[in-house]
Amino acid sequence: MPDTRSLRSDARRNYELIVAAAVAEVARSGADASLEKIARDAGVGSATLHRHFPSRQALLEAVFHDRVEGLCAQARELATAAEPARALADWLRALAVHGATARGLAASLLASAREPAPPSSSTCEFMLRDAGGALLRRAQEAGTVRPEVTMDDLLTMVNAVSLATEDGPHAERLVTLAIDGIHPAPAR
Amino acid sequence: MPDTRSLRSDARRNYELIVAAAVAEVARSGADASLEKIARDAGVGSATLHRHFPSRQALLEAVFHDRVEGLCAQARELATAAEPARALADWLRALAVHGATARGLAASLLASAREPAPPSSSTCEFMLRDAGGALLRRAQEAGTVRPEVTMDDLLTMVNAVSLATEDGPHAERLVTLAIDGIHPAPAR
DNA sequence: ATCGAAGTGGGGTGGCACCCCGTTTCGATC
DNA sequence: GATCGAAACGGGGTGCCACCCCACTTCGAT
Repeated sequence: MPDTRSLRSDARRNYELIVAAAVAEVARSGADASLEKIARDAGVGSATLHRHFPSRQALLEAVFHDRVEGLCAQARELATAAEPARALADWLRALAVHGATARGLAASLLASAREPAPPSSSTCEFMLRDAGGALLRRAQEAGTVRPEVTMDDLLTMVNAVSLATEDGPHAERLVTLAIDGIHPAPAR
Repeated sequence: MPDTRSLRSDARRNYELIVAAAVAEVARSGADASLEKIARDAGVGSATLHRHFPSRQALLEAVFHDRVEGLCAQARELATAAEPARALADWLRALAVHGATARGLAASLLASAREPAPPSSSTCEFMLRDAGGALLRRAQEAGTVRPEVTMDDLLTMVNAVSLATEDGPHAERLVTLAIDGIHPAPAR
């Protein structure tokens, strides 16, 4: 987000038209939607789209910005819940459902996770890592999550599941499975 | 595999040239390698490639055929191991490493898993489901794996992890995590 | 040696990402 | 409210791709 307020009025208008068109198109066709079509729908030239968003990733970040903020807010609420491990699990499930539901969110997060060091460090991925990290730390301090588990592990796992399922209920089931493991009873 | 022996000699020769080129190219660029380039490398026209392999998926199936057979063989060996749950876990880890290592294998398996009902039912995916299914059943009968876990769960999970990591050690770590869950000690 | 069927591949079509650069529009200034 | 440089625009070009058509070549049974 290169601070929309510093843009000229026409530029800002186009920026918003593009994001709106991208939201619609990504919802329909997923993360690999055609950028040309998004530009066409927004009523701007493709060059304008590419000027505002130098990479597909940059556009997706704008598209998913609200959803990611929602998840971060949810994490902040859960940070004071009674059972830290359950709070973490609930949040991971919510993340999985968003990732599987919002076509392309998971793919987008994974892609940015694999980048070496994205110059603009305000990416969605970091916001989520921080938000979830707090939940994880609390659960580990309470002794209900093993200490060697990292936020990276969990984010990758959840995004992997979302990516593979693209369907809410399945994603939730698999995340629950991964959290509890495949062995019987004693868990918890 | 439409039974290579029923083809005319030149057709069979081309079929094999294409698969050889595809193996090399997929190893270099992953599952979304350029089909045009594969055809060029194989020294055939692109139409020939498309005639032999009507979809990208069909070509990938031929490319990964050997690897999948190897995994099935390994499953058959493990089917008599002493600790069924450990045998299953070992096999899943092996699958994850292959999926993460052989660029595109995981993506390919997941794609075929999501197809509604692929007409030719001899796909890699079914072979793996059967091979792993035996290991899972044995572990469940021994009571060391919960009965509601399905082979579908495990295959999706492992492929998801492979897809998300594309790197052997990470994939193995995450599969182990998913098998044992995130909670401390009592597991096993 | 013949000949029909099986197989081939050059070239066409339409779509895509990404970029160049002549033109338009904005808005700070007076 | 007219001026003008900088900012933004977008049509059109390039090169890549998947996929298909169809005139031509090759195989192999007879």
